[in-house]
Amino acid sequence: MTLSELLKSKRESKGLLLREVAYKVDVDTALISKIEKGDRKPTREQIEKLALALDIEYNKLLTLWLSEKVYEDVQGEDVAIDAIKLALKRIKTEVKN
Amino acid sequence: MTLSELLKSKRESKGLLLREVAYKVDVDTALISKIEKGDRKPTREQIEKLALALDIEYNKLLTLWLSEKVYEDVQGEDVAIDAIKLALKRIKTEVKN
DNA sequence: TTTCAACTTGTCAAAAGTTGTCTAAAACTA
DNA sequence: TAGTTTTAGACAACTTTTGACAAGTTGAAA
Repeated sequence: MTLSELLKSKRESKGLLLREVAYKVDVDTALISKIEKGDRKPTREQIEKLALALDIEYNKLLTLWLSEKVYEDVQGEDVAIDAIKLALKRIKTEVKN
Repeated sequence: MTLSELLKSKRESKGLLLREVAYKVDVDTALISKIEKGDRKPTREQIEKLALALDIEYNKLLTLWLSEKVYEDVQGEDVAIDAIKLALKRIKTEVKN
C-alpha cells in the first residue's frame, strides 16, 4: 500500500470529496488529486493535516512518507539493498548512543 | 567510515593533492575540499570520477553515497528505523518480480 | 620570520528542482 | 444534457543545489 493509495482509500471510505480534504489541508483541490495519483508528494505539514483530516495515525503516515523518500533515493540501483542496509546500520548504532 | 572520510583517506594514501583530484574530477579545488570536509555532497557524476581518480570500487562508493542520502532523509525521526525497514521491504519484494 | 604551496571558507550567481494555483478538459452521476 | 467531481497542463514563485571565485588560514621549508 503506497502513500497515495492509502490517502485515496481513506478518503473514499470516509466518503469525503477532494474538495473537502483540500479545505482541511488548506490547498487547492487539484493538489490533493495529484497527491492521490502520486504525481506530487505532500509536504511534511500536509502529512500532518492529512492525518487529521482522514483519521490516520500520524506516525503511520509519516513512516510511509519517509519510506517512500528512501525508496525513491535508491530504486533502480543495483546496490539499492546494500545502501539501505548500510543506512539502517548507521541509524541503529547512532540511536544506541 | 563516511564518504568524506573515505575520499580523504584514499587521496592521502595515494599521495595526491586536492588540485590533482580536482583536475581529474573536473571541478574547482575548493569543491573537492568541501566534499572531503562533508560540506558538500558530490553529484553522481563526481562519484564516478572520484572512484576512477582514487581507485575505489565504484559500487562501494555509490553504495556509501546512496546510504548517506537515505540516512539524511530519516535521521532524527522517531520512526527512522521503521521507515527504512519499510523501504527495504518494498525494494526486496520489487526485485523479486 | 618570511615565503609559498596546500588547503579552507564565505559568498554569489546560475541552474535545477519544488510547490501551489489557475484554467480547462475529462469523467462521472443523475 | 446539466451539474459536479476529478484530472491534466502550464505557469510563476520559491527553495535548494551547484560550482566558481576570491580571500583567508595553515604549516613546512628556507
